[in-house]
Amino acid sequence: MTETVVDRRTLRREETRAEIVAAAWDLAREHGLAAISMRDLGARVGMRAPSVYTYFESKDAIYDAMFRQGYEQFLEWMADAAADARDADARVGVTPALARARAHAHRFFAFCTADPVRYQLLFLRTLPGFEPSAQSYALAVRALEQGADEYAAMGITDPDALDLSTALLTGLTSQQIANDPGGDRWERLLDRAAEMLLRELAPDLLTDRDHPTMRRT
Amino acid sequence: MTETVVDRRTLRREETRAEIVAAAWDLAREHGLAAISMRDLGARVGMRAPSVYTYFESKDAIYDAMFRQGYEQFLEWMADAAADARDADARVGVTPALARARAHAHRFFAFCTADPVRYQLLFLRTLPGFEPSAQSYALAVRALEQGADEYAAMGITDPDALDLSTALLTGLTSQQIANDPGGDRWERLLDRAAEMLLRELAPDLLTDRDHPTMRRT
DNA sequence: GTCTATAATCTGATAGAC
DNA sequence: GTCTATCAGATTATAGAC
Repeated sequence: MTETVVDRRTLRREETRAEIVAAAWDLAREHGLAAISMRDLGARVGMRAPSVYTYFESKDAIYDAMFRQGYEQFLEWMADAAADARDADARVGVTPALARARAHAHRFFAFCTADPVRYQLLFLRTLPGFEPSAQSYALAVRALEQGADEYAAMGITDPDALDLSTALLTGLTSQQIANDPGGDRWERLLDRAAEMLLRELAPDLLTDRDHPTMRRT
Repeated sequence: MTETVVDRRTLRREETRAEIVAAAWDLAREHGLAAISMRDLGARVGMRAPSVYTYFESKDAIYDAMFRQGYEQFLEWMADAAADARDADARVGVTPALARARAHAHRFFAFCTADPVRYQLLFLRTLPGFEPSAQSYALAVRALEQGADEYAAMGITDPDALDLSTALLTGLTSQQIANDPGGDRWERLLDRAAEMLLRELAPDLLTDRDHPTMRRT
């Protein structure tokens, strides 16, 4: 009986923690990532500032929870990219590898532009003084590994493939967010960028229609 | 006689303004762009906070002066890229266009990684609430036009050339600054990236050694 | 669990003496 | 031209009542 009570308490606590993190995202989107205050944050969830400290030991712990949640969302979101590629695969004149590369590019771009503040926290790392905990940072490493696996499954062995494509994709995203928010000036270039990348990394995947790039499905 | 006195005063004033802006850069590099305070800034130049307001009407005016100075430095720095290309041109197996594209990439990369805080202010625009004045923003526009002229001089007419290359170059730079500061993990990829870009935008410039790409020199 | 009260400190900006 | 003094807040975080 005592165990059940403890579990219910823990559950309730986790719910409130999640509520606080959600409110922190809202505030960050409204006023900027660095402009979150414990007062405002508390007010958003119907508390005063000191009560927030019952759930997070410091402001940095809240940023860390945001960082962690952001990468969890990223991992989940990118895992679905293969499905996109399957859908796009039916198009004429496009190899399975190109369809997959394009789908990947659009997936990544959509995730980033959907929430520029999240993009800033996860990929730009311009929040002064903040360093993610080892536990949260491990998620960022796993995201990178997931990208490497994706390339391996496509048959791309070039060791620079991941670094070159993250650079190009984050670059397109950054430019879109900073210089044409809400527009499509750089989004338009995604298909072309994906093709350029594939031509550089594995040109045979651009012509050979029977290459086993969908091994994972 | 009166005129001379006025000129000396104006000159002295401009010197102090420059001193304050230099101190602001120092503070930004040490504690982050958003963490500049008027008190600290004054202390750096041997003043109290209120005296700084004699030279700049607000904190935003100081950010604007930094933004402006950063783009002035950028314009000057990139104008010298043609000289780099001339030096690199002697290399075997490289067309003048490729030498030029590579030199441009390295120039841009060096400018950005030399001062990540400046890069953040000029290209990332993540300083919450800050908008450059029309006068300062005009410099940013001119920088972009200078890039467009560079491509035109190389004979590249593709209208997406500039957007695609700024995306790739800022991407490589961002990744280097955020994920491997002081290292060369993305710097190593610059030559390859420049070649990939040129192959996409004007493949003939990669093979035709007699193309008039050095028209400007 | 949440509160009030408060410590201790920081912030941008202004008034007015010298 | 620079200062002191100060306004009118803001900030993170803690102590202790309820």
